[in-house]
Amino acid sequence: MVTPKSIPQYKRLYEILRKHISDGVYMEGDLLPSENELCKLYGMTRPTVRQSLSTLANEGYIKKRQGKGSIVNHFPREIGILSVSGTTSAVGDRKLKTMIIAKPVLMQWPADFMFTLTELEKESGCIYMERVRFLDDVPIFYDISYIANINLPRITARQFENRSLFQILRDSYRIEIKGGDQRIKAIPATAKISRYLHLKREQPVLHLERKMETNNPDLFLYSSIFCNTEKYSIFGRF
Amino acid sequence: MVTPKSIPQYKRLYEILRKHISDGVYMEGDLLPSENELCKLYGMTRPTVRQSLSTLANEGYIKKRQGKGSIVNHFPREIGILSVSGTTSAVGDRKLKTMIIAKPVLMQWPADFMFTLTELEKESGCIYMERVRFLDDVPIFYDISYIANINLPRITARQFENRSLFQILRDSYRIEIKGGDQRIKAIPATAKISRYLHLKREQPVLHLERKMETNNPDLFLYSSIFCNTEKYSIFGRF
DNA sequence: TAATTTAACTTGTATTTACAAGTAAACTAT
DNA sequence: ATAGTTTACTTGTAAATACAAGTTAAATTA
Repeated sequence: MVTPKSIPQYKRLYEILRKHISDGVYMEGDLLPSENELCKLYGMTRPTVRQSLSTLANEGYIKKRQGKGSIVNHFPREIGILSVSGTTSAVGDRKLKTMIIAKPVLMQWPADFMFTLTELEKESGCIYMERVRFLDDVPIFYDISYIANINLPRITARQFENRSLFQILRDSYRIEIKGGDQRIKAIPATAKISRYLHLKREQPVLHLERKMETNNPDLFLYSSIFCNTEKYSIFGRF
Repeated sequence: MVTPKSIPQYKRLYEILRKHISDGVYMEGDLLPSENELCKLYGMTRPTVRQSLSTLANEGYIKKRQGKGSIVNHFPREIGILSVSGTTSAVGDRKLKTMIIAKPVLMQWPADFMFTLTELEKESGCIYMERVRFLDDVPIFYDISYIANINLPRITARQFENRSLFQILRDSYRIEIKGGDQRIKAIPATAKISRYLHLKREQPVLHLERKMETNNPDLFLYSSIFCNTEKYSIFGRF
C-alpha cells in the first residue's frame, strides 16, 4: 500500500506555477505575481512562497530580479528530462512518438557497464529496454535504459508503448528522479545506430551516458542515449 | 570606483564550504558538519546556514538526506564552467594550459550570430577572441568567445595568457556568471577545427553554443566551443 | 542473545518579524 | 520641459521559533 503523504505547501505552489508556465498562462518575459500577492492568493507566508520561486528559478523556469520581480524564461520542449530545440526555429508543438525496439526484460548487468554499480544492484540484476523516439516522424533518440530490479514488481509486464518510463515509475511505484550525472561525447555512428536513426555510417552522433538518482537512495536509473543532432540540438540551462 | 558591498553571511559560508570541498578538506561521501554545528561554528541561525547548503546542493557539490546529513559529492575538474572527466580514470590533477589563437579585438558582431542580440549589444560591437585549451598537452577545447563591449574599458589591452577570462571579468570588472543557456550538437570536424584539435577531417566533434548571463542584466557572454571527446567526456550534473 | 523500543540526533516544513537594497513611477523644484 | 527627489513598490538577507519526519545507535525488554 502506498502512503499518499500530504504534499508540502511550497511544492503545491511550485507545481501550480510550473504548470501555468508550461501551459502558457505566463509567457516568456511576463512577470509572475509578486511574492506578497502570491502569499495572499494562496494563503502562505513569504518564506514559503520564496521556496517555491527559488525552486522554479533553480530549474530555469524563471529568473528573479531584485526590485523588479520574477520574470518567466522561455522553456524548450522536453523529452524525458532532455530538452531539444530546433536549429532554425523552436520545436513548438510537433508530434512526439516512441517506438519500443526491445521490450523490457530482466537480465544480468553487462560486464563492462558504463557506471560502477553497488553490490545490491549487481545482485538484483537489471531491467533492460531499447527505444527510439521520433520528433515529427524523424528518429532523433536511440535510447537504451537500465534499471536495477529493486522493488519493482511486475514491471516487465507493463505497457510502455504510450506512457513514458518516468511516468510509469512515478504513477505505479512512486519513484521520482531527483537529479543525476551525465557524460557527453561525440562519436561516429555504428551500424546499429545508423540503422535506427536513419544516418550514414560514421556520421557524428551525440552520445549521453547518464545515471539518475531517485527518491529511493538505493535505486538508480541508467541510460545510454544516441542522438541525431543534424536538425535539432540538445538544449540545457546551467 | 568599485563599491565593495558587504558579502551576505550565507554567501560567506557557501564560499568557505565550497573551497573546502574543492580543496579536498571534505572528501566524496563525507558528511559536512550538521546544520546546528555550522550555526555554532559560524555564528549564524539555521535558515542562513540552510541557504548556504541549498546553494551547494543546487550546484551539485553536496546532496542532502533527511535524518542523515549533507553528503559531499565527487566533483570533477572544471575548465571555465565546463567540467571534464576522463573516459577511463578521473582527470585528477593533470596540467591545464591555455593558448591564445586570436587576441581579443573589438569588432562588429557576425551577421548570422548564433543567438539573437539586443539593440544595445548590436550598437556596442563585440570583443572577439579565440583560444585552445590543453589537458595534459593534448588540445581538447577550441573556444571562440564573444562579449558585448559594454562597460569594459581597456579590456583588449589586458593579459589573457595565464588568467582565465572569467577571472579577469570578475577581478577587474566585478562581473560574475549567474547562469545561461546552451545548445549541444555533434558535428564533423572542419579543416580549421581539425587543425587546432589535431584531429582528422570529418571526425566527430562536440559543439557547444552557450549564452551566459551575468550580474549585469545587459551584459551576456557568448561562446562557441569545439571539443575533442575522444579521450575525455563533458561531465555535468542535473 | 535477539528483537524491539526509545532517545538523540539529523534535515524538512512553516510562521512571524524586521530591515536592506534595487526599481520605477509619481512628484517637485528649477 | 527637465532634472532631481521622493515614494511605493519589488526582491534580498537575517533572526527566532516550532514542530514534523527520517536515521541511527543505545537502551530496554522478551
